[in-house]
Amino acid sequence: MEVIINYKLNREKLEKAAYILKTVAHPTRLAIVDLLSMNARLSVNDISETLEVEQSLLSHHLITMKLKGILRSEKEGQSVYYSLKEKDVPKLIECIEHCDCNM
Amino acid sequence: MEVIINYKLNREKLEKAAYILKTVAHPTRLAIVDLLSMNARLSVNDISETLEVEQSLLSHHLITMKLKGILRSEKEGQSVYYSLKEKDVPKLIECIEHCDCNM
DNA sequence: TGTATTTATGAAAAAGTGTTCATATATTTG
DNA sequence: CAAATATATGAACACTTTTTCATAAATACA
Repeated sequence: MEVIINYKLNREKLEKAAYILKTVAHPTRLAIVDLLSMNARLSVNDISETLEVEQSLLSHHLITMKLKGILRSEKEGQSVYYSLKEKDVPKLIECIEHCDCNM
Repeated sequence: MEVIINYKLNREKLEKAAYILKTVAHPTRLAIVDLLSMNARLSVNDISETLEVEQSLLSHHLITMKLKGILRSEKEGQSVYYSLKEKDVPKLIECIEHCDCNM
């Protein structure tokens, strides 16, 4: 007996989605998204102090997120300001806040 | 000059969110969510054939997802049927489909 | 009972990620 | 120019995740 199975997403879309989700699926990186969803732009230093994350580590995270298209950055004097490029990303957090998974 | 910075999520919430996102942030696991969002329940074999994923690997994925509270399973005869436990999870895919990130 | 089918398990190998540290680069200021 | 400040970079390491493979366990069926 054969079962008819429905699905909507092709391999390519799934890979793109997983790629973006992976980029965000980390407490610090989620915190960055959260922070930037409420503050239009912040310097590396602002973020580092607020989240209490060491400068170099934070820089690595920010650059990864920029590379993957989630953030943008603009240099101004000594500082570099990061902001959310992808507005839909904070919605992920909202989606998940309702979930009731095992932890 | 001090900047006032707003944020909404505490460490605990961020960690929970990252945990759930990580569980889903994989092409095969996203495909499983997609599939089960359109088909109330499917056996391991159904999923394995549809996604063309080797049985043992799929089993590992399914068990992980169940363990983390995203799927449930029920045994019937030789088969084990999996279904979505966490209804909000497919929304993540939708959120992301609108994104225009770099790939 | 023996065989086929379906799913789970566990160990090992392979691949990927996160973190740290030392240092480089760029900019501002005295 | 020298010193201070802000950010980036790259290599090395530790750690986690993913995949593979061989095999076990449970059920169904001849």
